[in-house]
Amino acid sequence: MNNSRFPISLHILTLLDDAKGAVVSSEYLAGSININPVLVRKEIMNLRKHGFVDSKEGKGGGSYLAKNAIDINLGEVYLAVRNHHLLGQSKNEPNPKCPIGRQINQHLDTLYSDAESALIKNLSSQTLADFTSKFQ
Amino acid sequence: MNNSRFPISLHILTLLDDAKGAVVSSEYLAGSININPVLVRKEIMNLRKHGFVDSKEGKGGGSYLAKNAIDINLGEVYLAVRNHHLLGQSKNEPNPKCPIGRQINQHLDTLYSDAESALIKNLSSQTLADFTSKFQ
DNA sequence: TTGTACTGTAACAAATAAAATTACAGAATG
DNA sequence: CATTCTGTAATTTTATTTGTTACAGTACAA
Repeated sequence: MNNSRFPISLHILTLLDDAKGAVVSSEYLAGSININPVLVRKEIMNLRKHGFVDSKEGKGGGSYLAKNAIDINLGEVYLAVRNHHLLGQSKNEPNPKCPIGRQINQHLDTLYSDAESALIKNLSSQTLADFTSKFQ
Repeated sequence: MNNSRFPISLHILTLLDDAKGAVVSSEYLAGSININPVLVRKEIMNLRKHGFVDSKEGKGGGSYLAKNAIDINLGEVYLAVRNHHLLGQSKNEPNPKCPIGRQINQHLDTLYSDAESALIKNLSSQTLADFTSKFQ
């Protein structure tokens, strides 16, 4: 159920912030996170698509933050990586002949978006810079 | 990543509330949710462990709410079924030789518990009775 | 007291999803 | 033009989730 894209992306962003603008290779990032470099590059592709990072190809290439860490909040990062419903969703369609089953998905949807809004609001109160400053 | 225990449990509780105290079989519940009865029984085992439902074995048996729907809030239900970290956790240990990797898990943990508290607070504002009342 | 309809639970199989690996084209550098 | 990177696809491996089968035990009711 659960994938680890959020912690991976945040780990990447933290390392890039720590690099203070220097270009960092996917191999180095993968080494700190302890995952495969190709997976890092896939996450970076997504982070780039959302404007958080930029990359430089070729020899001496790598990635770097595309905006100031103070202008990236963790709610945006969450939104950039989320793919599932936060509280899980059965892929099976409930029975449409059952009066409860027929309606439950729509009610779960509103429940989920309310709950997710509360989560995002909380995450948004913290910037990448706030997060990175905790490391010494 | 993502499992569907929360929607399944909430679906079960909704059906039981709707049954107004009558005993409901796992087969009936499974039919509405459109999943396997054994999976329903496993979820019920957990709901029973947390005091939300009770079951009656043998012929004519099944499950029923153990407390009033007004006394069950959705935050408690979430807590009863949660098993992973909300925002995902890489099972791989980050590199302990990296100053960021070495510390990131502890910082993610506090980030997660704050965010999860916000989510639970939101969910707790709604009772099972509130949720069920949306169905007509 | 026996058949029937349930739950409880374990063991296993199948399906799905996530992650790792391999491979290689293309870009930038010296 | 060799080297060191990224970008990306294809494939394999591994892990997780879900479904299935099986059967003992419990309660009811004829």
